[in-house]
Amino acid sequence: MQPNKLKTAIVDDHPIVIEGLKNLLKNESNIELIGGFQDGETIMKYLESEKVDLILLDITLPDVNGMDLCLKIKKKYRSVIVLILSNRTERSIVVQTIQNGASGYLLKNSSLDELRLCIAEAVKGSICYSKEVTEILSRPSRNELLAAPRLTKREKQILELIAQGKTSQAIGEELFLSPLTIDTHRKNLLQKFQVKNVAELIMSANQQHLF
Amino acid sequence: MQPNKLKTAIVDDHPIVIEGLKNLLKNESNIELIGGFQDGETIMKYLESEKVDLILLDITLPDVNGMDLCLKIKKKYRSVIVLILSNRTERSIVVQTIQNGASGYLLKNSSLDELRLCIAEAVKGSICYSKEVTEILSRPSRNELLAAPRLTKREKQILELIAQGKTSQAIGEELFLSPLTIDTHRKNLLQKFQVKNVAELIMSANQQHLF
DNA sequence: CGAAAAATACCTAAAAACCAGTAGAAAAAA
DNA sequence: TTTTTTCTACTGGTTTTTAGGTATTTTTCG
Repeated sequence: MQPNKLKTAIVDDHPIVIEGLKNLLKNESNIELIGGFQDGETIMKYLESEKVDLILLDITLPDVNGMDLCLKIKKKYRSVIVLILSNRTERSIVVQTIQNGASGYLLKNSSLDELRLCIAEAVKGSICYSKEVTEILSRPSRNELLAAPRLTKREKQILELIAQGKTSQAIGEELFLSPLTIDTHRKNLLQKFQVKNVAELIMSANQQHLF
Repeated sequence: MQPNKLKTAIVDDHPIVIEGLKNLLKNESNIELIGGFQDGETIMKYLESEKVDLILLDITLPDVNGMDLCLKIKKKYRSVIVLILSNRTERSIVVQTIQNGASGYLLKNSSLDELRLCIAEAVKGSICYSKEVTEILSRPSRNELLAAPRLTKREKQILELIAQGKTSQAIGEELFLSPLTIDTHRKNLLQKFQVKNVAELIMSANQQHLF
């Protein structure tokens, strides 16, 4: 149906997975495999010069996290279709990647049929999940009921330092800011996460995979 | 060299990985692939009736954990060689699997050469790690430098409640204890984890997989 | 049983975090 | 270029945690 085959890239840090996927997809009539990439940097570099239609993207990568990479790709190359192929089953991760522009989310244990279907759906512009992912989405776990709050750059930075056990005083010195400012950010973080203190904050951030 | 090829089974919950491995190994002269298994139960069942020489085993499986499965296999079928092929990089996991009788540990991102080498070593009876695993074993990462402190029952309980954002006051009421007692436990927890405050405490506990 | 470990509870005092606001400047988005 | 968001900083007061102890009572285990 398509005039050209889908130029497809696989981004996964495991050569074995790349091998397996290549093998599974090599007989697909509408797919042209253009290569496997083991980290975020190499695929970004490749995208600068070459056209890609479809990216099968893992979440766990050595350099960047797949969620962020997805956003970065979609921001720069709007038309590229990104399908997440990961074994992370956390609801927050699924939701986040879709918000970041992914066209679907499959677990690595999904069948070739599911993969085929999702690619077809993605090309048509809709979003597609593998069966298990649909389940994950439908029954949110207690901890993840609250959507991950979107943090500003500063907030992320300060959250990180708080997690390192630093006091507002110390953070202020490190960032050349008043400790009072840090306190404000602290307050805002607590509010955004809807928690009462750092203990809960760090727990929540961990459950939301922010570290 | 061998009169017979090594009857090799792959145990991994990801069909894609199984595919990839099959592909990578199908041209090996000394290996006869007898199949892929997606969980612990199916391989155990298979072992009851069929002879297997080598098992490539993942740690993360749907039904049992690969470390335990390894022990179970080695207990029942002494002669089977088990090679772990996983992407879990925690030192404790590597050590545990070896103690459970595995003949080696490779990360999924290791090369075919490494895999080949490890299989050869394992057949000879020695234990073999992929390069990265050797590194993990030799210089334990920051998080794991401190052995997970062994906590008492009370401490675990209180840690849990602290993680829920409860104050010493609240915890005291909940457990019918003086808040001062909770403070003491708090202090002891900080000391055991060698941290300065709850933020670090919760981070550390998370990294040590205590939640 | 006796010793060690765990759990309990207290004191004092300082440090840090938390609460409830306000508000101007800078940066980003509409 | 407005408008909105983010970042900055403050006031003033309260609560909680942390740091340095000590000390008695239970449990647990050799």
